[in-house]
Amino acid sequence: MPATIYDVAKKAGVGIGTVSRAINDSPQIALKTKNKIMRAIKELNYQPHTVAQSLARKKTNTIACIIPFFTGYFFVELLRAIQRKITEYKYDLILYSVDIAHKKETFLQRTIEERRVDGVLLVSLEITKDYADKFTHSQLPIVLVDSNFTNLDSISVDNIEGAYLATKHLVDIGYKNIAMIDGQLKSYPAKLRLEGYKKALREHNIYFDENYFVACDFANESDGFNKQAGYTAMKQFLQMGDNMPRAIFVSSDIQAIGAMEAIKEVNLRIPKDIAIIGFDDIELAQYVGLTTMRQPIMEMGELAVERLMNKIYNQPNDEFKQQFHTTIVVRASCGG
Amino acid sequence: MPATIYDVAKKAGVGIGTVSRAINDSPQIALKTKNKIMRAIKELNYQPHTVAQSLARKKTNTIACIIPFFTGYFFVELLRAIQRKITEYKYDLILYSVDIAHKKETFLQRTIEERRVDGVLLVSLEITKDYADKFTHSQLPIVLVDSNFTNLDSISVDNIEGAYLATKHLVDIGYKNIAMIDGQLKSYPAKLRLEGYKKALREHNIYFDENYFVACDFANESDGFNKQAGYTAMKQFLQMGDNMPRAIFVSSDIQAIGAMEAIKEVNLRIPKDIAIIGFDDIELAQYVGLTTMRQPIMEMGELAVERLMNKIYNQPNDEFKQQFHTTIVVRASCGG
DNA sequence: TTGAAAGCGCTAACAG
DNA sequence: CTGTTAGCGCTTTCAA
Repeated sequence: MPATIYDVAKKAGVGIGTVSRAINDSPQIALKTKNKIMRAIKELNYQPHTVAQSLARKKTNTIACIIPFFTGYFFVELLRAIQRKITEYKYDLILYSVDIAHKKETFLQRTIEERRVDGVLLVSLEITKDYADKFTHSQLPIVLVDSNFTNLDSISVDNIEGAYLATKHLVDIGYKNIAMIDGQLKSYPAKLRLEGYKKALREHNIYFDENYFVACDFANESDGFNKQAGYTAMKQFLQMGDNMPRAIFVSSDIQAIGAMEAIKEVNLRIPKDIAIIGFDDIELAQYVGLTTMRQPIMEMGELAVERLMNKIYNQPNDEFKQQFHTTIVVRASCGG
Repeated sequence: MPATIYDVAKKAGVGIGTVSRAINDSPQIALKTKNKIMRAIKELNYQPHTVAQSLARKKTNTIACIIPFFTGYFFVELLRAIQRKITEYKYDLILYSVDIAHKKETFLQRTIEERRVDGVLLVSLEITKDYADKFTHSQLPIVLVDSNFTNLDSISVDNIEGAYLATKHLVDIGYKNIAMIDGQLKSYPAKLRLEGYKKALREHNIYFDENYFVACDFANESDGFNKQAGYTAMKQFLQMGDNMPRAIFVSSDIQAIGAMEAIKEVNLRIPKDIAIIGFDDIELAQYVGLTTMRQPIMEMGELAVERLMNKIYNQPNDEFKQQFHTTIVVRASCGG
């Protein structure tokens, strides 16, 4: 059995309260007694029991990260950034990975009920008003990453601007018939990217043609941001024959890759026959030569942790919304 | 303030012990009282406090997973499998991601000291004798995944066999001058793969030529299983001019991809000029047409969790070693 | 500065 | 079957 605070107290000939002060660097302790206690701790190889501390302090030094496992590289990179930053704060990370939609709710519910964590990071997942309220009610700090909701702190990328720039890039190269493949429109980023796309068209006096737009609403369970969805969407365009679009802004790289496969299947060439621009800059993008919009993933992850820690320690009551900018990464898929 | 067990007891007009029995599905309780209590719980929206439960039960329902973030797809896939399985057991997962070598030790130490977790999964990371002893001493269940150590449970892939088969594949196609690019030899899988490579050579009466072998020992900090290391290693071969090997077994896909880049830089063609076979079957492999050895990642992750749970609940004292087989995935990089 | 004692919220042994 | 009570191992008043 590992030593407890009582063992240390006895060995050092002091009360447990004093031992507690010693290990918590309380100023209310004489250096001499502290040293004596430290020696006893060494000898007994004592380590405070984290769970007991959590209970007494009402603080777990743990945060939860709820994150979908669809996203591949984006997710890995973000998690890495979060993990690194959190370690600096001496916090632990409980990972809840969502692969089925309803699990999200389960996990959200659990984080607020079980009081196992001091805060939560919700990544790339939409939150309902219901849960948003629950969080504000329960006082459990939460920050959304790559997502957004009224009154909740959020770190995201300027999706409108990103989509706008992507579309504009296609325009600048000389395309007129620019289509878009989007994620499911119930996804917030998907909505915003559509907006950016429309904005770019409008600005260049290009008529928004419904036939040139497909949201991957057929992808059940998921948010449509996956390869299969992109492939299927592209098939639709391909069936338009001569009227098929010659340039496409695809709302995520992984969809774009699916679309590219569909294009290759019918022996059309990229960018010669069809130009493609993606969004995310996942690792695969460089291997398939996909021009895309890069998100500053590291920065987003780190800022998210910093904000969450700030909320945990200082309970600020302002609202924190930060948008990062995307930058275009030009590769081969658009020619130009 | 959330309701406590006392609130429930008072409201239901019973003792807290009875409430505890009710929420823990004890058989020692009358259905009638249980119903009464359940009603009170509903009304008060009571949820047991996990941390308090952990302290009283001496059980946290949490495991730690210590895993390197180098590995890309392998890691994501494995984590996904682990996460899914663990949820079935109603356990939570604390993620410790190692990006700097010394962190591994820190995390290992913490898991045994802090008593925050009921068990640990150590993935793709070597453990020292020192720590192996600490674990057996502390009674904290641990299982190694994609790693191995005397007396510790482990789930891995048959690296020798995999490397053997990869090399043999090259032989079968008709190559004689087969080189190998390995990870750092201090890495256990790296050692085994070298062994498999040598075995295949021996069996086919091919002399092991030291000039045809490079372990990525120059990759400081990491284990050499990364793109840059593969690139650098390939450069060495390329400098051999006409004596350069025409077929290479690369110990990991990510290194193989680095090597392929080096090859393309000097305008040599794969597989025409140089054939490459990798190991892992990461997602990128299919995009670059890399022939490689696939590991059954899902199965490994699930089995690891099952074994760990078994250890937590039944403290078996047998030693568990399981090796999975690799299968070859033929793509374009070897011709043939 | 320090010790004693009262929690933190729950489980589990014990007595009835 | 159920209530009472003694922990689980620590933090934090409150006096001294």
